[in-house]
Amino acid sequence: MHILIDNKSGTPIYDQIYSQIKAQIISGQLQENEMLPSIRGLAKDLRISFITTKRAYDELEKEGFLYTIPAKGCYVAPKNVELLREETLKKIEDHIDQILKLAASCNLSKDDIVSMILFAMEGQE
Amino acid sequence: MHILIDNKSGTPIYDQIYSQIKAQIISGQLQENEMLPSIRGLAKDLRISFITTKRAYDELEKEGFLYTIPAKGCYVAPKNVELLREETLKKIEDHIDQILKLAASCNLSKDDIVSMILFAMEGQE
DNA sequence: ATAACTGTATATAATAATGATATACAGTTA
DNA sequence: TAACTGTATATCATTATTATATACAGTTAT
Repeated sequence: MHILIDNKSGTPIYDQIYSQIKAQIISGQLQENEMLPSIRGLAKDLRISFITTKRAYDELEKEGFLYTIPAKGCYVAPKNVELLREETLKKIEDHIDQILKLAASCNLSKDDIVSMILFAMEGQE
Repeated sequence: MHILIDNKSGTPIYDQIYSQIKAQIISGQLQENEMLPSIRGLAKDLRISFITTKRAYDELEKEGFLYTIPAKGCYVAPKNVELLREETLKKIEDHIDQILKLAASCNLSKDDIVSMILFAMEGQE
């Protein structure tokens, strides 16, 4: 496991750990059911509190990227295509929300939006 | 002008003022170039500090919903429909591009996206 | 001119949210 | 039982948010 903490980056430590591990899981660099470094071990490496590594792991677990066996360790969760799909859908929904807000602010109708999207789709393919 | 402050709603006072005035401007209930209540007068009515009403007005001005003549008052901005619309459309298009990229990454069809949007629209209204 | 009104600018205070932590605990394993 | 796992609770510092007071400067009508 290779984690790099940039202290002068604005993003919090737990977030950097979270993102890097997540990326390694998604990319397959970390294999299914592979044991992750212990929260304490990793914390020691990074010279931070293990509470911070725990926070990163908690987040990853909440999103289904790892599972924990108490007193044993944390493991990479079997890859769940559905999970990735869910995440993507969530992002899309966020964009849609933004669009709807924008549309409301200048009184665009439903149809206007739908046709904008259809138009964009044709342009792409 | 009719503003209603709900103290036990979670949303901050300045935000409630901002939203309600904005809605009245967009709906046409407040007419172009109409003078808005002075920040002090409104504050007195609502029994809050005028700094709070000022904050709401500042936000509205930043977004182009009103203009201010110092020492005179605040007025409903002429609806610059064209400009606002162009800017908003550009933002919406950016979001659509993002959505299409995300959709492609998990093999979502056109129809899937359109129906997501329609669903979101229903949820909002 | 001056009283009564406009908006402005700067500084302050209370509260809430965020980020990171220590310490004490409980289960697992060699 | 020593050395390791993760857990739970409480704490602390920092930052962001919300609302405010006070002193200022321009406009307007008396």
